[in-house]
Order: sequence, then structure tokens, then C-alpha cells
Amino acid sequence: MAPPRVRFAPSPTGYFHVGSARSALFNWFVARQSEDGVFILRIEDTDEDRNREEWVDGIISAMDWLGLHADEGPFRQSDNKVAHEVSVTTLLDAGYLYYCDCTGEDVAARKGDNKTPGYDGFCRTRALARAANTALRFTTPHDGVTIVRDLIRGDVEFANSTIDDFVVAKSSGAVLYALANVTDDRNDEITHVIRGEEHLSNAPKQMMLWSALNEVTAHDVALPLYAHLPLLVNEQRKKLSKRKDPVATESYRDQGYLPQAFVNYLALLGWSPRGDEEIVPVEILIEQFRLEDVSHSPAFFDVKKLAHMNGEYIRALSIDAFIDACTPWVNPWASAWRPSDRAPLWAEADFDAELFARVAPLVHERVATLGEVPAMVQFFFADAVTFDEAAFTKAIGNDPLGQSMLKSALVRFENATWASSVLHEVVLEVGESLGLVLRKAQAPIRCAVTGSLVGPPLFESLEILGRERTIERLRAALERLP
RNA sequence: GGUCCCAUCGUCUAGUGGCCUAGGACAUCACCCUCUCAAGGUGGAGGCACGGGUUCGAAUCCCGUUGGGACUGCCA
Repeated sequence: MAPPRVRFAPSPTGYFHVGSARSALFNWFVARQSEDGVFILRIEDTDEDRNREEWVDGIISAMDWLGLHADEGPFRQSDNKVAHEVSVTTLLDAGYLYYCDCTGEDVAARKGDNKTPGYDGFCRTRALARAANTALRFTTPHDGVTIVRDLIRGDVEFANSTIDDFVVAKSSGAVLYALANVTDDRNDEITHVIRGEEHLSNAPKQMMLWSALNEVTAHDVALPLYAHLPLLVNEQRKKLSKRKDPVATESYRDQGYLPQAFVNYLALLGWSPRGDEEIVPVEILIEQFRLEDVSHSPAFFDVKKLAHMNGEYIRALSIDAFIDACTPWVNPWASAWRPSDRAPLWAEADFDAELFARVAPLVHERVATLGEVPAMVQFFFADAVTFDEAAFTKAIGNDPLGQSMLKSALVRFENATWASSVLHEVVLEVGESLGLVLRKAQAPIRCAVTGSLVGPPLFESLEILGRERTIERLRAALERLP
């Protein structure tokens, strides 16, 4: 069997949609399963009104982030305009196309309550010549059926009578999606068209186009195998919307999701690896993936599960790899890439890479995304503590015992051996002398030093922070009192 | 409205006629661990949309109902 040639063909009209990312991934799986499989990236940028160059960059960089590297491309569909026009001319000469000057209103008015939707073929026999306001339509057959052999869904049958004479070229001359896409797929000798289910109803039209082109040109290309992936939906079970839903793949990178985790999660949407284990390395995903096993029903993109998996991937990182991965978030000044829209929580001069290396193990087990790290380690780097006022009030402001804890600890810390185990012991003892169990005793100290009641292990943190800064903060907290 | 797709715990799924008293994962609840928060461990609750068939036997096959969705552009 010939090696698969697949393509991912996004249109650059917005952020890189997670659904698109999954389509790209499943295409990529198919290509990587064969020694000679080819994964093509084709940017479908023929709608000049809606495309923006920055979206193209977004797609390419996000795919790069995910490790979905194209074997061929990125190509621009707009570079293939000549080929598209050749298709138009060929089809026109062969009598498949006709000019139509109906406006949208005309079509709607004539449709009335006609059962058959869309265009009624009014201009088919009018033999219009090309004019400034004429679009080109494809003559679809009235009889028979077109069967889409879908690898995922089986045979899907469309009565040709339900398919209207669709427009293939605008009056401006611009060639539309259906034909442009088919022309490029033929020229790229695509073997598998793997895309979202929203394209299923395009498939019969494209098959008609493909077959017509086969008939009238010397370039006979076997029809591709189709596979229409189930949609990704939101909680309302609607197709994920660019406007309302968090669908930008780029934003997941910004939040500190690991590409491996993201890929793994995406693979679980509409498909599942063998066995009970869901955390599966990409090589195994590639090995086990089969289009035939893809589910038929829409899937909800569950950020909670993604976050959980990301946490697992983070914890599986060696501490050095974790430190490296954190760099864009904790030390954006030293990193080629930095998450957008994230102001650093401390000044560049305050960051200390060696200090972070000591702190990292403390937070490694505690975050689900890398984006959570800065807030968790802020107190190590920032000059002054940023207090959670509610926490301060609870543990210190309104608690005389908490204030006593601070005062006693201040004294004991002056001379204590500066090691976490000793500090632990000291706080335990001071607490006991005030009738406080350790969980109560540590709270005011944690709050004074970190500004919060939750955070990394306290005594290890104190050890790393050092005696001087710790004492300084204990004093500062006491001074905040009225 | 028309065409098409879909239907297993709240969510993602396993299941391809007997292995199902329906398995796993996330979320959730309880307990354990514990300096906070996590992580981790143990356990619990939770599902085959409904109705008819076919069959000795159905989550699995067929039909219908209901429900959801996509498309219905001189967008892709």
C-alpha cells in the first residue's frame, strides 16, 4: 500500500483552535505510522478579507510547540491560484460549470418553501456569459447518490438531488474553498482527508469535483479516503466557539501546559489507547492510533482533566527539566520565549537562578501548570511580602496568640541553627509553650514570611530564605499591627 | 424547514451478542498521610435515553421515539 500523504489545512482566521490542533495531531499520527508517511501543512488563506498574517504565525508556532512538524510545507493556498484557475477553466470548458448572476436575495426569494435547500439551478440553462456580477456554479447531478466512504463512520449516503449547484468561483474570479481545496489535495496527491465533522456535508461536493476533474484532465488521482472527526464541544454541547470558549492553543502554552501533556490529552478526545492507562507517551500513541477506532460522538474539552494530566507530566519531569521548563515564567529575561500578558512578579535584579534551583523541588509536586509557579515562589524573590489581607487578619491581626508566636519565634530564631529540622523543632516548642499544636503554630509565621496561609513547606522555605530575611519579615509583620 | 451525524457514570472513554454484578480516567465525597496547600494511598457514590423487535441470551444487531449536534455562504 502506498504511504499515506495527509494534510492539515487550517485557515488563519483566528487563534489556533484546540479542535484544529486535534485534527492536526490525528493527521500527524497517520503520517508518522508509516515509514514514508508525509504530513503536509497547507495554510488555506484564500479568503483575503478574513486572513491575517499573525494568525499564520500563531498556527506555525503552536504546531511547532506541539512537535507537529510538517514534512512538506507550510504551503500557502494563495500560492496555488494558478492551479485553481486551471481547474476552473478545465471544468468550464468541459461543461461542468455555468455562470450565474443571482444575488443571495434572488436565491432566497425563489427558494420560498421549496423542500430542497439552497440554490435551485435557475441559471443552469440561461447560458449567461461572464460578467462582473456572475459567479460560477457547478452542475450537480439530479439523480443517483454520492456515497462518502468514511473511515470513522462508514458509508454516508447523500441523494444527489439534495445537493445544490454550489458556487466554485466568485464573481471576482476568486476560487472558493470546495474547488481550491480539491485542486490542492489532488496536486498534493493526498490519500487521507482527515478533518472535523463540520466538513462531512462538503465531502460529496468535493467528491463530485474530484471525479469531474479526473474525467476531464490527464491527471487521474484516486479519491482520498475520508475521515470526519467528532466535533469538540463546550459544556452546552455546542461546537467550540472562538468567541465564547477558551479554545486558543497558544493560551494553553502561555498558562504553562506542557506540550507532551497537551498532545496526550488531545489524543484522548475521541479516541483512547489500549488498556487502562491514559498517560501514554507519544510514540505509543502513534503506534496504537487507528482512525477506525475514533469515536463517533462529540467530545467535551475538559480543562480540569487536562490540568490533572499536566500535573502528572510535570511531576514526571526530573528536577532539572522542571527548572528549565519554568524559565519563561520565573526568569523571562533569560528566555527566548515568554508567556504573553504576564507581568513578572518581581524585578529582574531580584531573581536568583541558584535560589530558584533550591526552591524548585518545593513547588515541583504542587503545581498543575507552570504558570502557577511564580505566585508560589514570589516571596523568595520579591522585596516586600505581598499580603493576603484576609490571611493576615486571621492568623495575626485578630489573633493574639499568633502575635505571641511571632514575637517568641523572633527571639528563638536569632540563635537557632539555621536548618529546617531545627526550625521545625523550634516552632513546635514555641507553639507548645503557648498551647498551640504545630498546625496552628506555623500559620502566623507562614503568613508573616510568605504573605499567605498556603504555600510550599514552611521550614524548608525558611532555611532557603535565610535567617536575616526571615527575621526581617517577622518584624515587618509585627509592625503592620495597629 | 431540508440534508447529514450522534446517543455507556457530571465529563472523556473501554465494551464489536454470553467474559458486564458494565472496566478505567477526570471531577466529586469519606478516610489515611501531613507544618499549610498540594501530591500520594484506600474506599464510596455515580451510567448503558426510551419503546419495540431479533436471539436461548443484547450496552452490543434491527426499527421507531425522544434528545443533542453539524451543515444549509459569491467563508473555510
